Amino acid sequence: MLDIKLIRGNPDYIREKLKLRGEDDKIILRIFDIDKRRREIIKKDESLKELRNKVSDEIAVMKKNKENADEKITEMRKVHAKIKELDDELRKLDVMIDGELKFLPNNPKDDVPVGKTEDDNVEVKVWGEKKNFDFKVLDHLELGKKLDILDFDIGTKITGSGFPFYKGKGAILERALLNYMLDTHIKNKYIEVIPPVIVNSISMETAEKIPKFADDMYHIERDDMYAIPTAEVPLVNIHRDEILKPESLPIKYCAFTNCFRREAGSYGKETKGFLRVHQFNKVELVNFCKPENSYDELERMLIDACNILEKLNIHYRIIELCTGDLGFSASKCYDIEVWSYAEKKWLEASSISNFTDFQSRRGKIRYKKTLESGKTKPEFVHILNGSGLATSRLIVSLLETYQTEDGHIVVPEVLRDYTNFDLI
RNA sequence: GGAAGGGUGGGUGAGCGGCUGAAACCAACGGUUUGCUAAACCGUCAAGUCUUGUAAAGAGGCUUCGAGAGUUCGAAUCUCUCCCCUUCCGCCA
Repeated sequence: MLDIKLIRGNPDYIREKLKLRGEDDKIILRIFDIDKRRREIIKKDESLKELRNKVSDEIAVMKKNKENADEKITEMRKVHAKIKELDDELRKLDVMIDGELKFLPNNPKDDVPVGKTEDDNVEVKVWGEKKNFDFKVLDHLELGKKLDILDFDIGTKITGSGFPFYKGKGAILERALLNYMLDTHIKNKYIEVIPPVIVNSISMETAEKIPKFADDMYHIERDDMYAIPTAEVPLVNIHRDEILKPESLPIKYCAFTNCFRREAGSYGKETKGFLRVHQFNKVELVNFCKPENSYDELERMLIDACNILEKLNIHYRIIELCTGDLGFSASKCYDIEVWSYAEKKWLEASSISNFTDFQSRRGKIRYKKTLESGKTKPEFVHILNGSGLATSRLIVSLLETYQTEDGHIVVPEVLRDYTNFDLI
């Protein structure tokens, strides 16, 4: 969530940022209005409470002296009623303003390229080159079926469409990939964790996934819990309601989890095989850091993720998302896309974002900052997250990239210690 | 799932209607002492929010003792509901 004080003090600035995202800026006017009413009520309410506290103390003294305080007590009954009235009104306004804030996105950083759609995203870097195959390339479904390593029909039978099923060397390759990624991140000082994949609604709210994206989540109604769409959710919540020590920052976590997404409304769009699934595997990176370092940390995380692909020798590119394509919570975001030879297009395999203090404000995740005066004051940390990486799209690119003319897959060098075979 | 006990500041933990935003201890930070370290001693040490306001600052009010509702002039303290934790029993990987 954004800081209400920022909106109060710079409404036009926020409106500009909203327009850059292509969003309606009327929400700011509404928030501004509610906030104004809210503060008027607070003023009245608090001055009455001050009176109540004062007179209550007086009554205490009078009672101690065995004096009669009936008159004051009668008077305070009226004050009590009025306070209750104002409290109720205030609560309504609080709910209203929070309801608006929950749908207000983070501000794009000033240097984020301005644009409307993904067509306006900026290609930052292309790594490697496209291979020249002198035979007809097979897509990942054909390869998976031929080699009996992927079977979407079984997944459909067990659960439904979009639930992949890995088999034999396919399962081993997947496991190798995940282990290889985790081991690499650990070397880069990420702390590995295995978090719950079902979380409560507070965790979802802190991660700013609900209410905005509630429709895309698997929800267990009976317990009001959610299957995570990304490990970012549990990881971000590790330090909820904490004030961290400044010397502990940055704190970096990595985790492998299954991820679950309903992908509501996207049927018919890239539904083939692994291109869009309801359950997939991902190694996620989350970084808690001081605000002044967050954009440097973003670049580091980008490198950490890219390194994985380079060691795997996968042709990839980095794009920077434009203001119109930027995610709800992000102030700046890079996507890493891998090349699919069968689809003849780039596939998103990772998204690395600086969410600044957007989640930390909602989850009260702070650190003790030392001011110039030497005093300390809690300040919201910046939180970054990135996939490092999701295997679903990566496996598409990997299988296609490493296929041989006779329909086999050469295991990439760095994975062979994990797979114990070099050909599928 | 059944039974009992409990949720207080960074931690341990007292308080059980007004003198408690909260004792005491520990940790942390600053200082004195010291050749250095340690020890000892002194001091500081919750967050949020509103108003006012400064070059930085500051001043004042309000709120917060798991969450919510209630009783009361006044609630950490009494009542109700919910959530969570611990222990024991049952079931089970």
